[in-house]
Amino acid sequence: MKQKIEGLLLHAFAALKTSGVIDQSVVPNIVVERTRDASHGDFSSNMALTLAKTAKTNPKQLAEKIIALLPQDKHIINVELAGPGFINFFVDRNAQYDIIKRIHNEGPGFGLSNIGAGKKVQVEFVSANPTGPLHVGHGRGAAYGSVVADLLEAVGFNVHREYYVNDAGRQMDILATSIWLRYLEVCGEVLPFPSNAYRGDYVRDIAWNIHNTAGNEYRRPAELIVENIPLDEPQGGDKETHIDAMIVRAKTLLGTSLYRDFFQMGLNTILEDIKDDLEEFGVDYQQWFSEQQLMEDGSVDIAVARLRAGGHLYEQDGAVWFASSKLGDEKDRVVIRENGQYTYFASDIAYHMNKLDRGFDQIVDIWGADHHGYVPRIKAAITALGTDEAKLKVLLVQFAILYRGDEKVQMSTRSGEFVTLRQLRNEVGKDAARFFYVMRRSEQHMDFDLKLATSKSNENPVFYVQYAYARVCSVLRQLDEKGWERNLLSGMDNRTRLTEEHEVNLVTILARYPEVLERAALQYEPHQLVQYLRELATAFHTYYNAHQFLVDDAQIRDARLNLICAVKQVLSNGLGLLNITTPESM
RNA sequence: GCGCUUGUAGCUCAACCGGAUAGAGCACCAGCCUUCUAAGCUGGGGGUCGCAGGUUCGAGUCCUGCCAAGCGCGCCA
Repeated sequence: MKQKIEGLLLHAFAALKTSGVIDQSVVPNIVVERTRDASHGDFSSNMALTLAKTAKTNPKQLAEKIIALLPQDKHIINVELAGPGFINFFVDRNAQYDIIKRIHNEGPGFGLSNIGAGKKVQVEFVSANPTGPLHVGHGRGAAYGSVVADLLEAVGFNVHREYYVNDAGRQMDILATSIWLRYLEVCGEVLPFPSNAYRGDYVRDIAWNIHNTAGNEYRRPAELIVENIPLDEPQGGDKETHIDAMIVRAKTLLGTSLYRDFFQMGLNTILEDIKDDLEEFGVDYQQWFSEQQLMEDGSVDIAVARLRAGGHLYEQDGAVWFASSKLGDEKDRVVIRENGQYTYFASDIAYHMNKLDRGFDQIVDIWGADHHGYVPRIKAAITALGTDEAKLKVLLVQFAILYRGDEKVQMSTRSGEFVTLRQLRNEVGKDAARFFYVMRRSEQHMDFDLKLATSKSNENPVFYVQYAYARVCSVLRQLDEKGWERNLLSGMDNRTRLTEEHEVNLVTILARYPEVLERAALQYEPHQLVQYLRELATAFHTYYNAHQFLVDDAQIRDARLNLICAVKQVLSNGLGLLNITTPESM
């Protein structure tokens, strides 16, 4: 309907041009919106207001001319000029009821579209370091990313979901060393645990497992380990140099091969845990991309060589710098350190080069908001690699600030004091967790009150939407119990008898669903879908309380059943996209 | 100090490329269960859209300045 009206306006616009009211060079900018107020009709356009200036007339006069030039359409029963120059369209109510039929025919496919035209989009999200279990901060990125991906797929994009595994680098060495030190404690060695090491219980668990299978094979005496190691911070030293020395000590005492065992055990155990966790959270990936792989197959070398060939690199103070400040970054960045090692940034350039080489039409990176300062340098790298940086869209997700009632929950991966995503899921369930996470705009700081989310009360909005679905199911069960049959065809034939205000309202809300999906997807805003589902549920609950569905008049009854089944279908489609269950009874 | 993000009802948040009277939920007050599940519904109070300018037919939305909060500003990842 919206497109139809846009077409009519476009027609009028062309006529305005030929009659000379508007200059030939003016580009049409036709905007048709659904009205907020029913007295403004069903659709509205501000075309006359926006064009008044270029047409050098006042908006009202222009609007009159446009209305006069509009072609007839059997579904448009009235066109009005209103306010400062709005053109309001009133649509034939009977035509609107067709949506009920359409929803029934299209079923789970209702709302899907092909705006994406099969374009390849890569969505990378979560990508947390495999140095510990996912915490509730990662949960928001996981929920948000997976829904963004699903929405894009729903509107016709070819979506590739990916997790970048940072399985190389210093953090992993700290993990491996942490595990080894815990293992030595299990063996009975007495030695201090570095303040900068990973302290979580999961580190101990991995150490225990290694000891169970390998016994004392990796045991080394404590004296050798602490010998000549620079002091840790609590003893007045520097925690970074201390932990780095411990890593080197672990490597020398164990040798490359045995050290590797700890590294791999840590990585494998934690990565498996993350994979299980995400799967149980309803988050799927097409690919887990390894940073190590990138280092080993020479991709980083190639990426750096390409930057060098493009004249984007220079040497200074013994390091190799990328001149990113010429491409919008605030300063230049090191890609190869003085010690000859690549920086994390270098492998990230290689990773993005790899993404570009795989031929995606659009790349979407979803990061925690604390990484926002990283955006300009990655964009600069993409430009330097010869690609339009608009190909990369970086979406930032603000951290959820955790509360228990009024008390703020402090979190730190290193100290091991954090609430894991798994704990959250166990406490509130997958559905509530997902719903909460995507309920807000992603850039919005979010307060996540564990007390509130864990209380299974009606304050939890997910129940409200699910309950609407369950109620429809309940009505259908009642229908059976009364021994009545639902006559689908009769219901369709009588759909125009749904003249109650609540019914008309519900029909227009249902008709909006495809538009909501499209906008939510193209703007990467899942919360729009959530808002919509809440609105639909409200309209349904209101209707439910105002009118009886299972009435004696079979024609009305069937028409109403068809309407609420359409509601059920749209709730199912929408909740399905959010990967939230639709219980038939609650 | 510089940069990014945010600032809307007591609290948590919406508001479609700038559109018509800024909307929900929670909390609060008053009502609705012999009728399809009361995890529901109806009504009510509650707002200088952080502050001050500007742009225009029109600004919560765009621009400038200021205030406040969060984050970032490594040869860490």
